[in-house]
Order: sequence, then C-alpha cells, then structure tokens
Amino acid sequence: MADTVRNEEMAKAYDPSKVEGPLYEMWLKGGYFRAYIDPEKEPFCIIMPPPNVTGELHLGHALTATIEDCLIRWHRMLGDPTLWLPGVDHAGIATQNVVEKQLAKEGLSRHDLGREQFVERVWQWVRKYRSVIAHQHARLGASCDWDREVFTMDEGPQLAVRTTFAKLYNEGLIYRGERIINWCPRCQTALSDLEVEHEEVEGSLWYVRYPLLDEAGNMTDEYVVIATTRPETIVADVAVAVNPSVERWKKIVGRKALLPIIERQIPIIADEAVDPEFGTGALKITPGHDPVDFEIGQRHGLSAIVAVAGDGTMNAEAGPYEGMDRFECRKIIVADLERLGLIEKVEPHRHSIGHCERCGTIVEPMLSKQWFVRMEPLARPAIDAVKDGRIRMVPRRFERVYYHWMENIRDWCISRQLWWGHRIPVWRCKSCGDEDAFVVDPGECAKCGSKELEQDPDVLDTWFSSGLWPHSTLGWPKETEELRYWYPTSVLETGYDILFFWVARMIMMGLYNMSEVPFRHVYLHGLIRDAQGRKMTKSLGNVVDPLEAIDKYGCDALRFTLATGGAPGNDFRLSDERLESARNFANKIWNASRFVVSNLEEGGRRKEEGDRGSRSETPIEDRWILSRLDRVAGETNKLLAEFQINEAARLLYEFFWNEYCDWYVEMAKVRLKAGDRSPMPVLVRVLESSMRLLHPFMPFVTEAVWQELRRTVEGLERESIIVAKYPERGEGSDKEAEERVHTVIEVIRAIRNIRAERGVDPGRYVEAYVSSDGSLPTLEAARPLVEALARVRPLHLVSDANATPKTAVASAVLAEAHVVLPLAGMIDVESERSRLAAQLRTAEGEVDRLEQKLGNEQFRAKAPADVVAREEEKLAAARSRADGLRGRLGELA
RNA sequence: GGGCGAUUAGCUCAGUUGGUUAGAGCGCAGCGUUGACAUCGCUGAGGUCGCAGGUUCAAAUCCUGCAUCGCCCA
Repeated sequence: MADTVRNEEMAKAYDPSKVEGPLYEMWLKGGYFRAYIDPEKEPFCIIMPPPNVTGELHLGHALTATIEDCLIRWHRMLGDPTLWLPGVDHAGIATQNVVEKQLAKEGLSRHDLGREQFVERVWQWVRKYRSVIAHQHARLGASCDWDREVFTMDEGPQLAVRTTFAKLYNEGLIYRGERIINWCPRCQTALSDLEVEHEEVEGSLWYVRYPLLDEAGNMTDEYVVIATTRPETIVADVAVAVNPSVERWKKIVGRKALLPIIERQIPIIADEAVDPEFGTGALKITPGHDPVDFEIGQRHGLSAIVAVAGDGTMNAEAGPYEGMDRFECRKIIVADLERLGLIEKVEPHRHSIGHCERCGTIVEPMLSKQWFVRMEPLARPAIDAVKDGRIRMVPRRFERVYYHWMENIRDWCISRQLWWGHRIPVWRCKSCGDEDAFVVDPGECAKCGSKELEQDPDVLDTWFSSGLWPHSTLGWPKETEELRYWYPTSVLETGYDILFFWVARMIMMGLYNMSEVPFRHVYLHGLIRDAQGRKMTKSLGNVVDPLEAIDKYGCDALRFTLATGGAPGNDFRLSDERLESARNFANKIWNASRFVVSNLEEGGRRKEEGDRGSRSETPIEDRWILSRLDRVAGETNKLLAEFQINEAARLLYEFFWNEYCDWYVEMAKVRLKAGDRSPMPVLVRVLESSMRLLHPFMPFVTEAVWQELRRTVEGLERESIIVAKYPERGEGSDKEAEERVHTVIEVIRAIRNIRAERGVDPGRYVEAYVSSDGSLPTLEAARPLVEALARVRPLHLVSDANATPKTAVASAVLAEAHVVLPLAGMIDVESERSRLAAQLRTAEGEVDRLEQKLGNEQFRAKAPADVVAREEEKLAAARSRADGLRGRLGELA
C-alpha cells in the first residue's frame, strides 16, 4: 500500500491530503480496528459517546475522538485487547425538530404525515446521517471498531430499554404522577429539570391588589397586595398565602379575597413557605403553574388550575383571555388591572427564568401527568461507587460536583410527548382499564383477556437509553461473551457539561442492571472556545468545522492542537496560530524523516544494520540521544497512564524537535559528511521509536513515515505502525552521556552567542580557545562537533585557563569550561567588560542565594539529602563560574 | 444563596504527590537562503506566578481572607 501514497522520493513538504485517505483505507482493510477477545489478557475498552444523529460533528466531537483514539491506539500498541465501540444517538427532541424543519420547507407538519409516516421520515434521515457521522470520524482518524457500531434505536438497545423500564416499573421505581413539570410550548413536550437552562433576566414585579370580602361575601374597601412576576397566571390562582409572622397580614388569614377579572372567591391562608421578605409577604397561589405553590396547595387541600394550553396560549380557564399567547396575555391583563386601579406599583426585578435547552423557548412550569423515575434509591450506590474509588474521575474535582448533584437528586421526568424515540412500554386495556409495563407487546390483557390494548403514546427521554449505553451496546440483557469480557469498560471520556445528563445516569443504571460499575475512569474534557474565548454557537457564526480545519491543516495538526490545547477539564481556545504550529510540527517530522530516509537510500536501497558497539566505543552523542529516548519513552507511558495527554504530547514535541532535530541530527551530520555512516542506525532507531511514541497523537504522518522506513530498514516486521509495539522504558538512562553532551552543547551555545553578539559573519570560521579541567576529554572527543556546529577552526583545547589569550578577546565562563574567542578588531574593551560584569552579577547572585540556603542549619537538617547535595553542586558550579568571570575581568584591566 | 474553576512572559496556555536559574506556542528584536525543513535555522529580550496574610528549612504549588472574570447548582 505504501506505494499508493508514495512517489519516488518523499515530497519536500508534508501533504496530509495525499496521505490520510489511503492510510485510513489501509488500516480498515488490515482489520486493525477490530477488537478481539483474549481471556489471558487485561482488556481496554472505551464506549464512544454517541453523537446526535442530527447532523455534523463539531469540535467537541473531534476532541472526544482525539483523546479516545489516542488512548485506544496507545493500548493497542501495548498489546492489550482493545475495543473502541462507536455509536450514534437518536436524540429525540433534537432530531424530531430537525426533521420537522425539513418538512416545514415542504409546507408540511408532522401532523400532516401522521405518526407512522413521520417516524419513517426520521428513519430516512437517520440512514443518511449515520453514515455521514461515520465518515467524519474516519476523517478524524478514529480507529474504532466499525463492525460494532450501534444506534440507540437498534434492536439491542430497544430491548435493553424495555427490559430496564419493566424492571424499574415492577420494582416501583417508575411511577406515573401529576407533578409540576417543565413544559416547552414550542417543542410541545415535558422536559426534565436538566433540560432547562436558567437565565437571569430583567423583569418586573407587579404589586396587585386583591379586594377582600366580608363574611357575607360582599366587597369591602380592604385589599391584600400580592407581588408577582407572572400576572397572566392570576387567572389560575386558588388562594393567597401569607407568612404567619407578617404582622400586616395576620388578621386577614381565614378571610376571602376576590380574584380580579375572573371574580373567583379565594381563601387567604397562612403558610411558612411564604418568604416574608419577598414583595409584600403575601403570595398568590397558583398550584397549576408553580412548584412551590403546588406544594402549598397540597398542604392546604387546594385544587390546581392549569390555564395555559400546550402551545403556550391561554385556555378556557383564562376566561376573556382565552386563545391569547401567554406573554400577550400578560400585557393585556396588566393593562386591565391598571384600568381597574388594582396595580399598586411596578418594580424592576431581576430573576432567573427557564429556557428550553433545545429551542430556547421560555418553559412553562405546568401541572401534568407524566412518568417519573424515583432516583434516590438509584443514586445511593452510585455515590458509593465513586466514594470508594471503584470509579475515579479525571480531574478529581468533578467528584465533588457529582456528589453534590447526586445527594440532592430529584425524581426524573422521563416521558416526552414526541413521536421520535423509544415508546414507553406500557399497555392499557381498553375494556378493563388495567395497565402494565412489558418488554414485548403483550397482545392481550392479562386481567380480562381483551385484545383491545393501547400503548402509551409518549416516548422516553433520550438520556434514558443513553444511561444504559455501556452495557446495552455490549449485548445486555443477553449474557454475551462481549458483555462478560469488556464490562466494566475502562474509560468513559466526554465533556464535563454532560456529567449529570449522562455520566451520572450511566453509573446509576449500570449499577442497577449489572450490579457493577460501567467504567473505571471518567475523563472529562473542557469546552473548546473560539480565539476570543467565546462559546462556539451557530448564531455567533464562530463555529469551526473540524473537517474544514483538517482540509486546511491536516488531521494530525488538528489532533495535536486538541491534544495539547489544555489540561483535562479546562476550557481552551482554539486559534489558527495553534493549528499552524501543529501543522509545522507535522512538517518537521516529515522533513526530519526525509533526511534520514534519503541518507539510507544513498547508493541504493541497502538495509541498515541496527546493532551498535559497546558503550565505551559508542560516540557520546549517540549514547546521549538513546538515553534521552529511553527516558522520554518511560515518561510518556507514565503520563498517558495518568491521563495527562497534553503533557505527554508536549514532552514528545520538545524531545523530537529540540533534542532530536536541533541537536542530534545536526551532530550526526558531522560524521555523515565525513563519510562515516555510523550514526545511521541511531538516527533510524530514534526516528522510528519517536514515530511509535507519537503515533497515538498524530496517526497519519507517523504511519506515512513508518511505511517509508519499512522499505529500507530491517526489523520492522509489522505491516503497520498501528500494531507496532509502543516503546517503553528500556535499559535505563545513561547519566554520564547526558551530562557530557550537556557540556558540549553549552560550549557550542556560548560560542554561537558571542558570534551573534559580535556580529561575526555566520559563515566565517573563527579561532577559539576552550579551557577546562574536568571536561577536557569530553570536549576532545567532541572536537568535530564543536568545530562544525559552532564554526570554529582552529579549536584549541587547553587544560589551563591561563593559557588562553588575554587581549582582544571575547569570553564566556561556563560551569565546566571557559570559552575564549580572539576577535582582533571586533572587540571593544568597555562593552566586553560590561558583558562579563553582567554575567558576574548573575553568578554572584546565584552564589549568594545558595550560600544562604546551605548556610541554614534547618535546611541541612530537614531537607532530603539528595536535595542538599544538588544544591551543593549548584553552589560549586556557581562559585567556579563567578571566579572565572572575575579572572577574565581582571585580565581586561 | 451554595459550590467550582480561572487569575503565570505582549497574547493563548502548561506547570498532579511543595525542592533546578518558572516553561511552550505565537508575537517581538538581531542575524541567516549553495542538498531534511523559510511550514526553517541561530542568537536574544521579556515574568516580584491577581492581592494580603499564614504554614514550612523551602510555596506558582498547601491553608485563610480579599479582588476580578467565568461556570454549575438552587
């Protein structure tokens, strides 16, 4: 396959668009994404959060896919049996809305089609977008097991939903009742508390006089003043309640008031729930439209009146206002009350009102008969599961947020007045009225045998089926091998915004159905914002389409940007600059590889032998980079195990660019140019290992490079990097090599620094003296490196600092060496003096600081020995540097 | 009203068991184009880690209070 991607030579710049499609095809054909069961091994499993079937994926999905794919590819390369199970969500309200909008363009409503035809229309939509979503995931490089893709309305999940419903119903955890629920007049359905978004708005507080009646029921001059934000609900009032502690109203308790306009007599009652501080301390009671009023009404045996119809207009209870929109009605009723002289005053009032999460319409709290789940018994074990660590959240702080919500959980309204979704599996007998929940259509009434059954018309909240996802996707309620092997899953990864909606409910339902947690870890990522920090919304027009970003920068660039964008659980801003820098990194990888590959192929396609000699014979820079690689591999695995994906990616970026490319490759060139091919095995080995280390983050460019290497390098037996072994910590680090190369680099840097400062022509070779006592052998061995990389010739290496020229020189003093550049004609004594003096000040500051620290007996007594030793080494280095600088300054005088 | 998070270089952000001279990207300044890469290289400037206390031999990191911004729950 590599040949389909590859031209004769590697292109000068990395072109993701040429590589990504064919490589993904290759992976698919190779079957690498398919999960297999190995009972001997510990499995790794992620169930993908199913995107809504409504349409296209956004950046949140791209982030999810990036993180999950990264973990999955890592574990796959570690050799773990790995399952990443993709899915799509039917998204009840959202999808119904989208299809209704589509119908509206044809001038049709869902009622024109009827339920059956409408649902068929939605299925048409589903068939189309299921594959669109799969295709988009493919563009993101997602290595999920497509053979197992599940839709929430597939047969399996349907069975799981009905089984769970029936079980909850039979155990009394699902009940039907009349409660104040949130009603969206636009979607025309009940909503759960979570589907309501509260928003603070500037409103008004109307003070309305309700005339009081005497004992005979006649009007008096007296009145009680209530304060309300919703005058239109006056028509549904059944009482006025006062707090018994409010002096002003004490004496009127037990009397009756006349409801304005409607002219209904309503009692004045006393109830502690009334806030004496709010308004006048007297509250109109509307049990049909307010949860607090509903409770007060229940306590006092009051009936409830619902005055708003399902579409948000006023119903017959509103008398003269029947048929008006509820907010239109508010205006008219206020005007009418004013005319009657019943408005005492109006105050501006800031309060929060609920909006439908899906369409933004102001929700109507309304008394309604709906199905509910009793949550408290389900929540308790779910709290324990996190408390005792069977489930761990990343970052940990979300555990507290979870506890707070779970400990104050309220019953969950699960019925929706929609056509699209899992229909509630309850059948009612038309002849005897008996009602029961079933897993399958019972066909006839169990009680009277009648075949006249009707199924409840409502559907379930979409999140009901989502809550079962980790086990329903694996076959539950059937006891499949999959379920036994993969459940509990390893990681649940999603945005923190659906912690309650989804994560909490999966924990509850998983424990309920399986008696076992659904996953071990919950990784919560942050929200992606635009470059200005704003939330991406369609109305702002600042939504970034992941596919457009991929077209522009390449998939690996997008993924790397998302992976390094921020810490777990933190929001972050996506900018073109970041995408560019990630694209540049992909190009850097490509070009470094191009260099190595082109050197391999020089003089034919000969295979490069991989062994190297003993440590003592191996050049120091080879030992150094191999040691660093080893350390980085160990660190990367550690960070990934801790879900610090951003840190792991950053570490690899810095290693590859700053150590491998900037230093090792440049050092290797010195030998290569001299006709010595000995660096090749190391160049290849570090490059190839780096590709494997980076593969989970940047799957395409690493695979493209790896395929290039495979053509010429022996020992790469696997046909794809996707199944190559992930590097882990090997024989350990080579501390000596790391220290010695550090010195060499310091010397080269010091020389380059002086050259830049003195404006020495970059191409020109200059003479240099380097003196050192301890590091002379190192520098001698590295002589060709220093000469080439710092452009010095001749390079004098001397053991005695006094053996270097004193006049017309620029010098630098390092901990391990002195550097002296005779630059006749380019040296100004004064500027040289001030340069050295500045360095001396820094060094002396360092000495002071360390002397103080080490002079502190407490520090010596209490700090760990290795910390003290390290500080002592630093002090010695700083002192020697300061001494050296003083010496140089003395020579200048 | 309760809770959480953020506050680190001009900008965007890392910095997970307290212990190097606090890092990166972008931006900025100077220099650089003869075979890996200008989607680049070299050199450099730039931070009293929001403020005030405290704990500790040692604090960006832990504790308390405050300020500003944002989010969640009620």
